[in-house]
Formats: sequence, C-alpha cells, structure tokens
Amino acid sequence: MNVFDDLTTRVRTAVRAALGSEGADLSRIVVEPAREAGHGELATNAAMVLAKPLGRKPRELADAIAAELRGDADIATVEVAGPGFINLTLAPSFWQSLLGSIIAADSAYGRSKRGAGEKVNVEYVSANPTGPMHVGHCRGAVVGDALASLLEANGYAVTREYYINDAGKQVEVLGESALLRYREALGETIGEIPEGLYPGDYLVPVGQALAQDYGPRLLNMGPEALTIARDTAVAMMMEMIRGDLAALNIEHDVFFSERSLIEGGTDRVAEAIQALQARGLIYEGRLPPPKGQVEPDWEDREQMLFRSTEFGDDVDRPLIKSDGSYTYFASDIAYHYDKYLRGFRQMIDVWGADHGGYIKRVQAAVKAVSGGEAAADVKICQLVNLFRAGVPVKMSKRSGNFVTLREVVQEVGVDPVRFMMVFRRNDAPLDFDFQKVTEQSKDNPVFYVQYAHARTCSVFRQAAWEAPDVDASAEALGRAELARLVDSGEIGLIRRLAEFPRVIESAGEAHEPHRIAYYLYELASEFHGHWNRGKEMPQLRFVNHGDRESTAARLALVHAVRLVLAEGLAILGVSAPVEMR
RNA sequence: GGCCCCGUAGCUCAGCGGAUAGAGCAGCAGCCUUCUAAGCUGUUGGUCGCAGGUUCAAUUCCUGCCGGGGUCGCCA
Repeated sequence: MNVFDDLTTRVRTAVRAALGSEGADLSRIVVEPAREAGHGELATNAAMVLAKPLGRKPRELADAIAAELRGDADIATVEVAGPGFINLTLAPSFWQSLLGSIIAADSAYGRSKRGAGEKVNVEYVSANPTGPMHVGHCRGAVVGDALASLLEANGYAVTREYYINDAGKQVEVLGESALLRYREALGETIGEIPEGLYPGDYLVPVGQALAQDYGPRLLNMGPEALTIARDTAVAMMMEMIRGDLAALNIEHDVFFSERSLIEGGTDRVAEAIQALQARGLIYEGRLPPPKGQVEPDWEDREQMLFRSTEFGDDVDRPLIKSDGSYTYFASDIAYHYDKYLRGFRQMIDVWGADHGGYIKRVQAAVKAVSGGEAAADVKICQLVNLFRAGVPVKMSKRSGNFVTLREVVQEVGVDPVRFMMVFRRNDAPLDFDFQKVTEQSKDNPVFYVQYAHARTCSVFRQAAWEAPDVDASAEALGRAELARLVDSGEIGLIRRLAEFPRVIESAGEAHEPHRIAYYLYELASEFHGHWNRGKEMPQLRFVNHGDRESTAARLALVHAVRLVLAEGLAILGVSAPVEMR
C-alpha cells in the first residue's frame, strides 16, 4: 500500500506503452512527493532518466509518457515541467480510498515486508559492566533500540544484542574494588579508595553480598578470591544495568559475554584466528609506530597481525598483546565471527563517538571472517550536551559528578529522553535541556507530537458527546462516505499519511531512525494546522453538527492520523498518550 | 601527521542525485471580547565552508584545500 511504489509501477507501465519495452533500464525511475504545491502532488523523473539511453530529448519523452498516464482514471492531472519532470495530481477518490485502506490495514499500516525475514543483529549499549549507565550511554541505547524496531517494521528478524566486556583489565580492577568493599563490609576501615580503583558507592552492596555469601573466607583464599569478587561484581553490575535499561523500556534478546569466548573449554578466539589463517590473512610482522604523536614506550616487535588492510583498514592489526593475552580486537573478531556463525549477514553496531577509529577494522574483520558474505554497519553516536534552562550542566568524571541515566529518566520521564535522542541524526551532537523537554508548549517537539495524538483522542471524546449518533468504531469509520473529504487540508493530511510507508522504508534502509521522528513532527504539525483552521472556519471542524456523514468521514481521517502517530511513536518507543493533562 | 565525523538562514537543525534548498526558534507585522486543551496567521532572512571533477541534473557522489570535533599498537 505504498502509493509511491504503486505509482512507480504505473509510470513504468506507461513508459513501456509509450516507448515500447526495448530493454531500457527502468529501475532508476522513481515517483516522489512533490516538494512544492505548484509541482502537483507527485513527480517522476522517468523522462530525464531515459533521455540519455534512448538518445531523445527529455521533454519529448515526457510528453509521450504523460499522454499515456492521462489514461489512468486515478490520475487527475499530468503536467510536464522544468527539465522534464512529470508532475501528477491524483483524483480525490484515489486519496479517499487510500484512507479506507489505511483504516482497514490498521496497525499493519506502514509496515513493510522488504526485509523478508532476513536476520539482522543490532548490537547496542554494550556499556562496560563496571558501574551504572550514565547519560553518555543513553543515546546509543535509544538509537539502537529504535533502529531495531524500525528494522522490525521493515520485516527483518531482528536480534537486540548486548556485548558484555567482562574479560579485560577493567573488570579485574572492578574485582579488586569489590574486594575492598568486601573488607569494608566485614568491618575493616578502608579509608579513601585508592587511585585506580572504582570509588563509586554502587560497589558497597557488592562487598556486602560477598561478605554475606562467603563470610571471611575470601580473605585468605588468594587469587581465587579475586575471581569470585570479579564475577560477583560483574553479575551485580549487569543486573543494575539491566535495571537502567528497563527504565528506558529497553530489553535485549541476547547478552553476549566476552569471557565466554575463551572460557569453558574451547578457545573461540583461537578458532576465529584459525579461520582467518585459513584464508591467509594472518602473518608475523612489525608495525610502524603511530605518526605525528610521541609514543615514549613504543616497542617495535614482531607479532601476529591480521591483514585488515586487505579490507580497507589503515594498518594491519595486532591480535596478541606482549603479555601473551588476546587484544580486545581479537576477541571482537571472534565475537563477530560468532554472529556470522549464528546466521547474521547484516550486523549493526551502535557505538559512542570515541570509537570512531575502530570502525574500519571491525568492518574488515566481518568481511574477512565471512568471506565477504556478511557486512557490518557502524552507527556512531555523538555527544549529548546537557542543559538546564539553557545553562550547561557541568559534569566531571573525576569528581564522580556525572549524571546517571536513571537520574535523567526519573527527572523528565522516558518519553522525552527517547524522543529527543532520535530527534537528531546520530552522528551530529545533540543538546538536551532538562527543562525544555518537559515543557507543555509548541516549542517542545516531544509534547508537540504527543499532543497531536492526544488531540486525536480528544476529538473522539468530543464526538461521543456532541454527535453520539455517529458510530465511531474503526469498522464503521472504514465504511464512511470518504468522498466527503474534499477540503485541501483533509486531502493534504491523507497525502501526508501516504508517505508513512515510504518513510519507514527509506529510514530502515538508511538505518536512520531519526527520520521517523521528523516525519511524526511534520504530521503533527499538519494535523495541528488543520485543527487551527477549524477555529476560524467552523465548517471545517471534525465534528460537523447536523451532518452525520461528513462527521463520520472526518472522524475516519482523524482515526487514521491517530493510527499513524501511534505506530510511529511505537517504533521510537515513545508512548502515545490519550490526554496530556 | 594518518584516519573518521561535522560545516546549510542570526541560532538549533532537516534535506535516500532532481525543479525557485526547508522546519523550529529568534526578528518583523497583524489577530487573540473565548474557543475544538496549552495561542493563531502572515512575513524578512541563504555565494548550502572554498575550489575543481563526474552527471542531462550536485547541498547530496568523487578529489584537494580551509575551519571545528573525535581518534591514533599491547584500554575497552
């Protein structure tokens, strides 16, 4: 039910009829919404695309195609304009019946089957399990989650995944920090937390849990105690992080432990390296030191390298540290190899801006390890700048004075956080103002869009009161005399609703959930605008006194607007309130 | 120095190769004696960082500069 696909097909048919089908490439022909009112409702580039291959003038081709299109009863006007555009307006009856289809499709409207059930893995958040999530993690969390939903709306089989970095030095430090808290829980005075350990209070419960479970036994246990403390701490931190995510309504399908790659008998990292070796992509060699930067302890040594440059990386990458353990990247290769073995050919990783330099090597790894069958897209999320009524919120890691995700959600609620995080492109920095995002005013996009939905609901409440004889059920509205919808504002709204499937597809294809947010903003704006016209011109109001048929038709339109707003907000994980009080 | 991202109206930003580049805010001019719930309507404002290239067509793709940010073996 994508109008643009529908019309593209019709245009291609018209092209074949007008010009014969002698092998011309019709794939580049598209029908798009016209940008300006003066350019009709839809426009196609068919004539311009075909001009060159056919060796004919665009305007001439356009005239021939246009003549063909005029035979289509759904097309009201056809005009050739500019360099060879064919501008179309559709018959009101076309839009009216489209509205009927939208209502019939109900919550399936906008959903695409383009993904055809293909498996996609979206890995996001993946915050280190060393403490609670702070606002910095928030954006990636929301972007990843909304992207996952967006891909589901496009018919993909999506797995939401979290990679737990539970294998490196940081979790060892976490373990040590937990042991200190353990001694504290046993009654020792530990004084100030030493430099280099995690000072946060959130480790106090970990120490208490250890004390409760083990009593004083860990004190003389040796290295084993550290392992126990570490594992306990990681488990409890992950519990906390899950709670943080739950506060954002985020739930992952898979939590993948980095440590699991090397524990439990099989060395999955070694297997991944072997897979690369089998493809001749591993060698012993030396790396040039980084240029333009002083590296005092640079040690030139012969080491095992992955030939990632073969896949577009800048230098080949080491897999084994000088102490003999695997590099983080080696584990990550194994992790992505695992994703490939689980059947994912499309992998999306959502990372913070500071990981930008890591993209090429992971993409190289995915290509290498899958023999070119799989590909990774990496979405980088830029910083979020916090404000309170326009004043920057100071944050310093050193003083531990960072704002946690939980605090933000508690203060402003989930909806403003989720909406604002996708109201920018992920790769552009974003300003987040605690005060503005909760304002109930036109200037606050969250409110503006949610209010549009609430307003649609309000119309129905009003209708039940003022026009109780009109059956406002979805079934009845689907049967309404939609031909009553002739006002330009009404048709305009239907036209906007018609764009929804197209927005879902293009946003899904580009992996850009923010486009949904912008679309919803535009739809809301158009709906509010039409509403406001009813102030000056009561005859345009949805509840049209004394005319049941007209009221029913308009309620059908409002119902469809509500449907699309709710669907779009659902993709973003933002609620669609029935009232804003 | 290498690599990556960004550069569009005074500000914050949209813009999947298409026409005269859009929105919100701010500014300006009206309306707001009351109704459909958090005002409304209109309007000013642009060498799309610069220079080349590809194309019928470039803000969009490519190359090189300029400016801002990030990042740069054995951290994750």
